[in-house]
Amino acid sequence: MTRPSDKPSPDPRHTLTLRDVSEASGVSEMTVSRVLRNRGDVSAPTREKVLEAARALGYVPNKIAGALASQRVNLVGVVIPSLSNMVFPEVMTGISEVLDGTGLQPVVGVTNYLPDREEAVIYEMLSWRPSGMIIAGLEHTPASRAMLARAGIPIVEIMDIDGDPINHAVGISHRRAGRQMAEAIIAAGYRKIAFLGTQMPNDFRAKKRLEGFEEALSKAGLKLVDREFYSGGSALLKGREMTAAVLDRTPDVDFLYYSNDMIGAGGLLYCLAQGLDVPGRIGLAGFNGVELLDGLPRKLATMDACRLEIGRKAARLIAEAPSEAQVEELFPTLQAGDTIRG
Amino acid sequence: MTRPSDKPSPDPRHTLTLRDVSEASGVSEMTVSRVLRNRGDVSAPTREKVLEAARALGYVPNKIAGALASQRVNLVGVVIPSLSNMVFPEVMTGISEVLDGTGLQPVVGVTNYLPDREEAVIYEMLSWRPSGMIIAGLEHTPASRAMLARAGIPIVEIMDIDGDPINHAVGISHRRAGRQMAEAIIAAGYRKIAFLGTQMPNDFRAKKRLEGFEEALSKAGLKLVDREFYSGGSALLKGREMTAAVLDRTPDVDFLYYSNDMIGAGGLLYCLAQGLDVPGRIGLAGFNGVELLDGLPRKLATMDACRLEIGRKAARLIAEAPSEAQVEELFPTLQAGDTIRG
DNA sequence: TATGGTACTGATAGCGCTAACAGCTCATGG
DNA sequence: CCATGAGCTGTTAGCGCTATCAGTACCATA
Repeated sequence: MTRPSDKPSPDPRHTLTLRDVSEASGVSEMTVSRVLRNRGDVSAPTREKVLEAARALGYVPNKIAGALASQRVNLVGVVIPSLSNMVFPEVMTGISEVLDGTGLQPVVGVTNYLPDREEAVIYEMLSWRPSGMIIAGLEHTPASRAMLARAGIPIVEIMDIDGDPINHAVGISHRRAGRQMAEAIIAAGYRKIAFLGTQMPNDFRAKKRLEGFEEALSKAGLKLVDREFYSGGSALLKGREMTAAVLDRTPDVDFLYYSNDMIGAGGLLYCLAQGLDVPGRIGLAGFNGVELLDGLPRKLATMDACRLEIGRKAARLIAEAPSEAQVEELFPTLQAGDTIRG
Repeated sequence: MTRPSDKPSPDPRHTLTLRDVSEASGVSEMTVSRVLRNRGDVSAPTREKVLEAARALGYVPNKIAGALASQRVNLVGVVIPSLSNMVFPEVMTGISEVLDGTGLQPVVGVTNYLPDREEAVIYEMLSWRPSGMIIAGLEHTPASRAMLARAGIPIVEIMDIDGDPINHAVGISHRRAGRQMAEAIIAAGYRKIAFLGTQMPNDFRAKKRLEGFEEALSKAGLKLVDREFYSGGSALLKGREMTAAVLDRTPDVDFLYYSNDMIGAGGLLYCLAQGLDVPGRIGLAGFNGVELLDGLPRKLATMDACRLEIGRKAARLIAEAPSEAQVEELFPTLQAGDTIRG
């Protein structure tokens, strides 16, 4: 499947440099540099000449050289565990939204919830000397923490505030979120409560939600009547399967708390298909407040994680670089939907 | 919400350079450089000394300087329209999978389906002199094409092959995919067929699918009995709404072809909730083969877009940089699911 | 012993750009 | 008439690293 083929570039010789533009337009490299960056005064005719020459040649500046010379890099590293669960893309949206107005540019790195991978990603990113770093979570390897702490740039840890930030932090308390959901469930009169979640030792936020959840249960003299974990595969499908398993194993269960909305949605579809009375016979709740839920036949109870706002605030911290370390706590709201009675 | 605050770094003075490591370990900068890059011969004791000094100091190399000096950058630009529709994250997975073994690193840029934005992203990326570029689609502004063509690096346009690639291309024929789906639908005996899709003038691939689809219809003497477009919002919800609208407006419609699985899933849920006989009274089909569908009560007919494989092949082209321009066509398989009768 | 190689280390010269400063020209005002 | 400064342009000196070449020491071979 090969085409006759022209090489990628009809390059006369080397790749273009400032010198080429400077020669083509008859001014010094410095003047070209000034024009191309809109910095300092350049007369209108000169500016025109330069711009035209640059355009004609198809010159693209070399930021590597520029960054080295100016000691300035307009990049912001963003380190997240995954792109495929709908929550981080929304955080990215918030970040881009704010950064767009500042000349800064996000660069994403994905860790797949692996601490060593995270360390490698952080190292790699720092080696490009970014203007700031945004990182999901508060749990990192000691080496990661050390690198970040001494990078001399603003660091924002996002999503979570239950812990000890390196520098800035923006997020919600997942422990509190879990507790709050448990309280709402108990208040609605449910007593036989099960938890269904991901089998991910490094999803600290899900873990904290569960901790908070159990804490509130035990304060009410209750404990989980069942729990079920999964890993990999289609979350929606897993939600169905896990729900089936729990209902089978613990037939008198009356509430299912899911660690995320996707498996919750699967569970909801399953319960409805089984003809179970939701929320009368059994209640359901998820976490995240993903948009997807709007399209379901019944609205799953959930808590939004303030993702957009977290992204925005984190980006703002990078852009403004306050000298004082800030911790911004956001407060998710419980959306009862149609799957908690009352 | 301000903490007592330590500044981000307890920096003694400047940020570390090779010179610091070289002084701390008593060898030349060059030797340190060799150790840190595993290049050339360095005696074991020297290597140890250097590594220890680097670790103790917390040295992180400056890739900017390194890249400038060596004229080599281990970055691959990846330009995609969106992160939020599940298809590109999977392409990214394929890319990372292959790149991981090569020392190359993907850098993602998002265009939101805006050609001007794409041009800006490409310019920005090229200014970092990456080792290659992977770009979704074959439609770009003339300036974009020109920049890419003369960048002198491997360029891979992905997803689509119905057009004229700049250099390499890996993808499927969306026109053919649309045609194929139409043929299957007609063969199953459906005759009153409607299309439901996104209102996005720059989603050329969806447009090509529709073109192929209509082409096959008209070859069978048919034409669409209705069409409905949406933009923004929860795709699942929009799917429900659009489906309701079409069923309302064109009650005798017997097939709904959706431009993506997400709205298709919404439509399916709606039809089931209405108690419609699927696929007897009405058939449905989407496009993409997203994992999500596995969790639905009934399996939506779809065609997978070979996303993982596209990512892999694109990355391989970048890594191997064949001098001949390659066009690799992949062939999606039709998954009839439970929503086309027959 | 001369010769050549191998293993290792260092000195030098940039990579392509920008910060900082040094000019030059011309208008203004004392 | 010169002093002053604004407006514009050029010169110089790196930014922190790596390619390249030039050693030095030591061993093996002829």
